[in-house]
Amino acid sequence: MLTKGEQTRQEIVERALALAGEVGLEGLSLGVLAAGMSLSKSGLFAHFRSKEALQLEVLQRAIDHFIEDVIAPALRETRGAPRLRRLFDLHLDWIHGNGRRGSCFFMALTHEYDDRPGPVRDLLVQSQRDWYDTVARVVRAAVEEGHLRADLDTDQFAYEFVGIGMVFQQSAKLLENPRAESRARAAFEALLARSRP
Amino acid sequence: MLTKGEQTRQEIVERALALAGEVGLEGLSLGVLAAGMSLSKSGLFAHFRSKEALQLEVLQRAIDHFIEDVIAPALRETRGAPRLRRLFDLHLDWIHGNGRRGSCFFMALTHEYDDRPGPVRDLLVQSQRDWYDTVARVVRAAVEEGHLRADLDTDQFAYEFVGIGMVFQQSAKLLENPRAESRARAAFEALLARSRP
DNA sequence: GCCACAACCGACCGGTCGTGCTATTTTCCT
DNA sequence: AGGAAAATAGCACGACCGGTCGGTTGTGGC
Repeated sequence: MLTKGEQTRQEIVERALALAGEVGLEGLSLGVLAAGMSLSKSGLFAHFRSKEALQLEVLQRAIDHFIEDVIAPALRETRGAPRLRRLFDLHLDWIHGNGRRGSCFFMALTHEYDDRPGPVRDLLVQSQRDWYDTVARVVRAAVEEGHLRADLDTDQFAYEFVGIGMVFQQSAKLLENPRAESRARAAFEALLARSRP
Repeated sequence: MLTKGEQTRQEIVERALALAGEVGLEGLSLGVLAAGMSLSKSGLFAHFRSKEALQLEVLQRAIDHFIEDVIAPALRETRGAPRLRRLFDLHLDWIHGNGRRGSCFFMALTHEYDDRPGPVRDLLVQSQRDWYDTVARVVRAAVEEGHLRADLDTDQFAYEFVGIGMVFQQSAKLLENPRAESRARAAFEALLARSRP
């Protein structure tokens, strides 16, 4: 069974994840976090021996959510082009739908930690590399299924795939461009078109 | 002539711009900034009546630099495809070369302010829309010169152009991928190829 | 029912933050 | 040279930061 403390701990991480979506991982404040729940700052702090430990758990939680909401459902789709399409759709959903306010966690952290070394950055880097690799692997499967060109550079495909997601986010969230999504889909279709046999 | 105070003010903004590249506009600290120069915190503060005023000036300065380093030199290139290529090259230089540490200022701010309303965000949004428009305008000129398809969706081109820059940044700066630049160029060449008559 | 321990509280630490207020120095114009 | 104006320093403020510590409360196993 779930012990009381463990349950509280989970709630803290979940709440911290939501808060970090608005202020970043570095901007997380133990005091604000504790006040948001009904907890004293020290009571909350006791669950993690440092702020960094909390940050790491929050990031890991975000990774878990991403796998659960984006990667896992895509992998249940038919291997090949359909799975690749589904991965792109879920990717867009994640970016745009994720909590309404605050954007894709990982892109925000990219700029928060690209010049801030440490364990948090290390975990972030690993997770992003895994993401590029996952996309490339799905693309490779589509090649093997004959849906895409045999000589396709799958890493290049993944690179451009990720880029479309990024510009979609800025265009949709910051610039509030109503055509952001249709442009992202058009870009993806063009990428697919030139990758076909 | 430049009055003493005005000169100091300029130096403050310039130094603040460098600092903000590492910690963001919100993370700017007047104390740290004043200590970095030889100035008291209050002496520095007196130049701007609020932190937000300083942030706005810093952002405007970044915009000026971007225009000076990227847009203006590109506009001196031959109209059409050459100018477009030059704009892309300068864009990559800006992202990668900009001070080594800290990445493209505007992308970092995108995530810092996409859920933080206020004058700083407003200025940022306007500058980014101007950037998309500038790219689209250069593309349109290339169409008129006959270098690109007459029925090309120039805004779509600009959208994908910006996206390539974004993934280049993450790939190069955060993930330290040595192939980041060649992948960005390959993506741009593919975009050009499918836009030609 | 008792005890050990996990969970939590509240006060507090040294430090930094942005921002006022009042002197004092420096610069500039006549 | 002198006096007005601009520039800067000194200082204090209230708020908040991450983190510590000793003590209190609640829970689970026996």
